[in-house]
Amino acid sequence: MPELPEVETIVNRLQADLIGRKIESADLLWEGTLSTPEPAHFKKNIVGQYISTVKRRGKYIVLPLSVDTLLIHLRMSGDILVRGKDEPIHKHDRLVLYFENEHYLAFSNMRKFGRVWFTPTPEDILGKLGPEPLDDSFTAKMLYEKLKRHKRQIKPLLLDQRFIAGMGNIYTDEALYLAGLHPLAKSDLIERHQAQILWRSIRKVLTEGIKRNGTSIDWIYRGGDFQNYLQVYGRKNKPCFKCGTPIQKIKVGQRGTHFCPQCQRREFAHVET
DNA sequence: ACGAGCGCCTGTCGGC
DNA sequence: TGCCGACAGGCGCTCG
Repeated sequence: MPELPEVETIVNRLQADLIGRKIESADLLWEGTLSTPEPAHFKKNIVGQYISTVKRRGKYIVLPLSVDTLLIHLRMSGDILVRGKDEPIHKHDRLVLYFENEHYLAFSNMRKFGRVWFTPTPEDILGKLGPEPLDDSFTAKMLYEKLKRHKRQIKPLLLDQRFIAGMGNIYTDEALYLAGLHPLAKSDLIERHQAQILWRSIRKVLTEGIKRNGTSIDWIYRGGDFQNYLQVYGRKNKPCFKCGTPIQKIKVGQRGTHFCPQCQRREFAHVET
């Protein structure tokens, strides 16, 4: 479930609790959690390492340890909690790291989609990701040129982590609405000025999302309130804030997709009907 | 290269 | 009330 702003919020919140912590032991409660290495190797080698920093790359939480690096991807239903050792393990906890102090880290993951990598070479995984959309190095010109290199529907392209890192279903719908682009618009037909507006829209929704500490919907609440500022996501049949036309919900690339049929016109987007 | 379909999981919600 | 399908902030795979 979490996208870039939610992961950023989690990472910022975790820093105070995790930086400098030494791992005393690890409990793998569901083996499928670990992408690599084998559980025995993991448990043996992570003990004694300490957490040097807490970072984010795309939707990955990056924990560089004294020797190796721990990568955590929350996928749809993951969360990271730090609790006191007197607090019980929860039902959906899949991996637990006990620290030298009175706390432990729990990787909660109800749907078991989330994954953890313990590796000396995190770049093997992170290196496949596209640019960070909020970095200064990510420019409107770069976006335009990248769009030209593909002939793909714009929404699935923005969701492709090799194209840009961090966009998910909510913020993509919101960015396309802000940009006035139909989710099925073909990427190579998007003009320079439209790409410029899309670039600005992507940065705007992500920045606002971070400012609001992310979006809190469904059963997981992390204190974010960007759900109160959503323009299209979750607003099926409700009036568009700009023109009053009912927001439509369709499937694009297997994902629920919300847009305003008036403000995000197919004909402007070169979409065949 | 692209897009559709499906699998992976657990839980909730709406309709009948 | 109970059942059953649809759906959920993600991503990897196969197939045509």
